[in-house]
Amino acid sequence: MNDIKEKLHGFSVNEFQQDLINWFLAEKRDLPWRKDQDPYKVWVSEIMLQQTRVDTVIPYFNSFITKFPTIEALADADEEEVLKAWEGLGYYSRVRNLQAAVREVKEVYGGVVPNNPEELGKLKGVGPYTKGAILSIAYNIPEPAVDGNVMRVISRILSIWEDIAKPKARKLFEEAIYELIDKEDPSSFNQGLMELGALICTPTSPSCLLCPVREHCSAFVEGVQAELPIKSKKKKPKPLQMAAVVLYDNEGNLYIHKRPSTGLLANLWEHPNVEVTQSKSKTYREQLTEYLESEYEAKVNLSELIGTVEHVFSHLIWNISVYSGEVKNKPKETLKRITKQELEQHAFPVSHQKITKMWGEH
DNA sequence: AAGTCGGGGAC
DNA sequence: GTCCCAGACTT
Repeated sequence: MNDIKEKLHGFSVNEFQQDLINWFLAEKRDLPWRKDQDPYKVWVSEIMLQQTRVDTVIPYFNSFITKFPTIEALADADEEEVLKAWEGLGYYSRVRNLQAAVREVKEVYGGVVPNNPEELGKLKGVGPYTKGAILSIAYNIPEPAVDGNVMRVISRILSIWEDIAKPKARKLFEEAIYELIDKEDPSSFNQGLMELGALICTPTSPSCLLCPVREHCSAFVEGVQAELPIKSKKKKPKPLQMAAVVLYDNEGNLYIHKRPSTGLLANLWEHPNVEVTQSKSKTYREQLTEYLESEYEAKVNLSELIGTVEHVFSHLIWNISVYSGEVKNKPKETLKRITKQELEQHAFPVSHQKITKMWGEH
């Protein structure tokens, strides 16, 4: 039985708001995106924080804002430079969508981030959570910002046993937040819920004895805080066998490839590589040689195996056999010739940074 | 509703 | 090894 208003009978909304907000104002972490309420900086931080921990984001946020301090600066930047600033953060479509949205704000909204749900929610990469976060934190508008923290905290506070992994669960929690949110300080309320989830109401072994709202917490009263939230497991990533080569010529140049503009690691650079299959008559090394010839018209003598790289994604695992090789001719233009120094101007996925490092050390 | 899309830290 | 993180988009 998950009728929110039913659960709120006897629940002191005002006291809950004050206990949460007072705790947040006293204990909140000093984070770089909390220095002001600039909607652009709030926006950038919220995109970076999607599925990414605070400690990981901090250095990226600081350097990103230094490089692109304003909407104008980000709108006018080259995508290559923007991707480089995101290198290693993952989910790279986040920053490509962010730049597209920032360009729209510059052109359509005169450089002012919209302060209403309708226009804000239409921007690329701004979903239900980010929309609510920007409205509440930058503009102090009482809209829910339901992320993983909020679903965990509220599931315990109100004893909600819905599976939070299901898409429809978020709407239930938004409904709850509309009832609970402080209209005077929605910014501190929303951030307080997330801060509580990050510092106190953690996934495993929550620190209930330190919790500022434990007397409002249904799960604590019932002693089931460790059972909540309910979250179904996702399936395991699928392994994929790859072969890659660090390709060079006799003048010290390297040859790299730009990935397609859609899909996995879109628009990032990589060492030439191909998926290979086992138990055929051909070795990985032979399959890679034939691929380089057919795809890039590159005549290459590959080295023996330098080593292997394993890289785990959310939904797949790359097992990469790494080779090096000297090109004997001029390959197709789809391979870009660069010097070793120019490597650092290109954004590579971490898996291919591992390959570069392995080659440098072998 | 389920799959795609990164990477790293905590346990 | 496992889980999960200040989620959004596509199909």
